[in-house]
Amino acid sequence: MTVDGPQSPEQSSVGAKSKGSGPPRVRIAPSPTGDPHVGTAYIGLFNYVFARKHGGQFILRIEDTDQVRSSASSEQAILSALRWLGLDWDEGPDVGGPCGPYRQSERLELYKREVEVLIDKGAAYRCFCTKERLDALREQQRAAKTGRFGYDRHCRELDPAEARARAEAGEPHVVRMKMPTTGETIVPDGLRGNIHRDNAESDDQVILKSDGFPTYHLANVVDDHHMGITHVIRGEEWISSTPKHIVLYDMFGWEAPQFYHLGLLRNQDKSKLSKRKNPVSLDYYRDLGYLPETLLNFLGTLGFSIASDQERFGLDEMIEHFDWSRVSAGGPVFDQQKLEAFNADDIRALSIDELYARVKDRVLDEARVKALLAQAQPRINLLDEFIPYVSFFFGGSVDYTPVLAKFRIKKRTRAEVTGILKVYLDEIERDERARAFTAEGLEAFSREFCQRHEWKAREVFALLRLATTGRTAAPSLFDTMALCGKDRTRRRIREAIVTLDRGESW
RNA sequence: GCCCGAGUGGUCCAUUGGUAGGAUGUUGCAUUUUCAAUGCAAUGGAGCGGGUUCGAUUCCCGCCUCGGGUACCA
Repeated sequence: MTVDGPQSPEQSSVGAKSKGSGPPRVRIAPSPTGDPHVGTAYIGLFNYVFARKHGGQFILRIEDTDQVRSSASSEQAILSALRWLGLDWDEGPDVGGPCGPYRQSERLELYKREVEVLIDKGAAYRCFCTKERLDALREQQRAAKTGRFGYDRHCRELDPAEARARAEAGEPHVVRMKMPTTGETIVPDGLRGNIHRDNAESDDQVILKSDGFPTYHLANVVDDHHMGITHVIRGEEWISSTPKHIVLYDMFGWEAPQFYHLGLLRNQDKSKLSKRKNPVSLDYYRDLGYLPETLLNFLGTLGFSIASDQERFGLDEMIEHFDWSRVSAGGPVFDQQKLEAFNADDIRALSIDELYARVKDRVLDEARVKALLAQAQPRINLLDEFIPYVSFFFGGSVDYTPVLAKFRIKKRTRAEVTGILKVYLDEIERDERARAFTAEGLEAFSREFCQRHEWKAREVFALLRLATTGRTAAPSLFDTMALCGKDRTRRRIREAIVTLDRGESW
C-alpha cells in the first residue's frame, strides 16, 4: 500500500477496524485558514492525551476544503506551532501514514466516489438552486418568523436521471443529503450523555459544493471512517451538526465513532475566545516566551483536573490520570493572568543553564540577533549600545506615557486617530500582503491603506511607529514592524488604542 | 425566532444529601536599600423560584443568564 495513495483507503486494514476493538485512533483536523489557534492546541491536547493514555494513535488531518480561505503558509504555521508544543502526531501530511493523503484537498476523488454511492442509494440528490434563490428563501424565512430556517428541499424530488443529465450537461449544482423528515437522532456524547434532536430540525445539508469540493460534514465523516477514527474529540460548536453526521454514517452503513464535545475557550466576558479580545495565536505565546509545557499544563487545567489540590502537572501526569469523569463540559475563560503566573513559576524552577538555553533558543537565536544587528549597525556608536537600542523589539507592552502627546496629529481628533488604528488592525488581518507581515508586504499595503482612507502616509506611519515602539525614532517602520513580529505589533497597536481611549486630555 | 449545550469565590478547577477546598486575582503584614521573588494573613462563592427531604449547592420541575448552531466556513 502506498503511503499517499488516495486510491484505496477503504482497503486499509486500519480503516476497516471496528471501533470496539483495539487501541483508539483520534485526530485533530485544523483548517489552514489563519494563524495557529490556541483552541486547536486545546482540542489537540485532549486528543493527544486520550490517545497516549490508551496506547492509540493521534492523527493530524488538514481540512482545507475551503479553497478560498485555505493557504499553504497557514498549514505550515499550524504544523510548526503544534510541534513546538510537543503534541507529536503519528500520522499526518508531513509524516505520512497508512491512510493518506492527510490533506483533504488531495482526497477529492474519494469524496466524489462516496457521494455517487449516496446518490445511487437515493440518500443524496443534486440541487440546482441558485444562490439568489437561497438568499431570497432565507430572507423570507427570517421575515416570516416561523422559527424554521434552512433549505426548503426544493430539488429533493427531482427525477434522479434527469438531474444527472442536467449535471452532465454542465449545469452548476451541489449535492445535498436527504435528511429524514421524521423521527429523532440521538448523539451519544461521552461527556454529556445522550443529546436528542428531532430530524425535522436538520435541513438537507450540502455535502458536495459546486466546485467539486466536499463540505466539512461529508469530508469529516468519510475521512474519519476511512482513517479508522474511533473517538471524535472536538469543540462544542459541532454539537448541532453531529446529528447530520450520524445520519451520514447511517446512510453509508458505517459505524459512527464515539463523540466527546469539549467546552469552547472563552474571553473574559465569556464570549467565544476571539482575537479581538485576546491573543489567540500560538505564535504569540511562542514569541513572547511562554514555555510550551506551561501552556500545555494551563490548557489542561481548563476542563481537566488531576485531583482537588494539584493543578501543576506535566503531559505525562495528565496522561496517567486522564479520565473522562475528570473532564468538565463548561466553556472555560482563558485567563491570561493565571497563565502568566504559571509561566513565571516555571521560569523560576529552571536552572540558570536551562534558562540560558531557553532564552538563547527562543529570544536570542542567531537569525534574530543578526537581523537586529543589521538595524542597529548604522545607528549605534558603541557595541554596548546595542541592547538598549533594540530593547523595544522585546517584551509585550511598551510604555506610552513619554510619547502620549505625540499621538496628537494636527487637524485630527482623538477619535479619528484611534479609529484609523482600529481599521488598520482589522485590515492587516484581511489583506493578503499584510498578513504575512514582511516589510515589503506591510509597506505596499500601508501606502495603499493611507490613500484609500485619505490619510497622509506621514500621519499614519508616525502613529504606527509610536504604537509599535513607544518611540519617535526607530529603524525603518516596516522593518521594525516585521521584526517585532505580527503578534507583538498587533498587541501593541491594540494597547495604544486602549491607552488613547482612556486618556483624559487631548 | 427555532434547536442544542453549560451554570460552585472575579477567573480555573475540586468536593458533598448534613451550609464548601486548592490555584489564580485583589488587599495587608514580614523580609528586601528598592523592586521582584519568598513567607504569613485577609478578602471573596453554589444564578433565581418552586418541589422532594429532618436537611439540597448536590435529586426533580420551571425560569433566567451565558455560549454554540441555524452557510456551497470549518
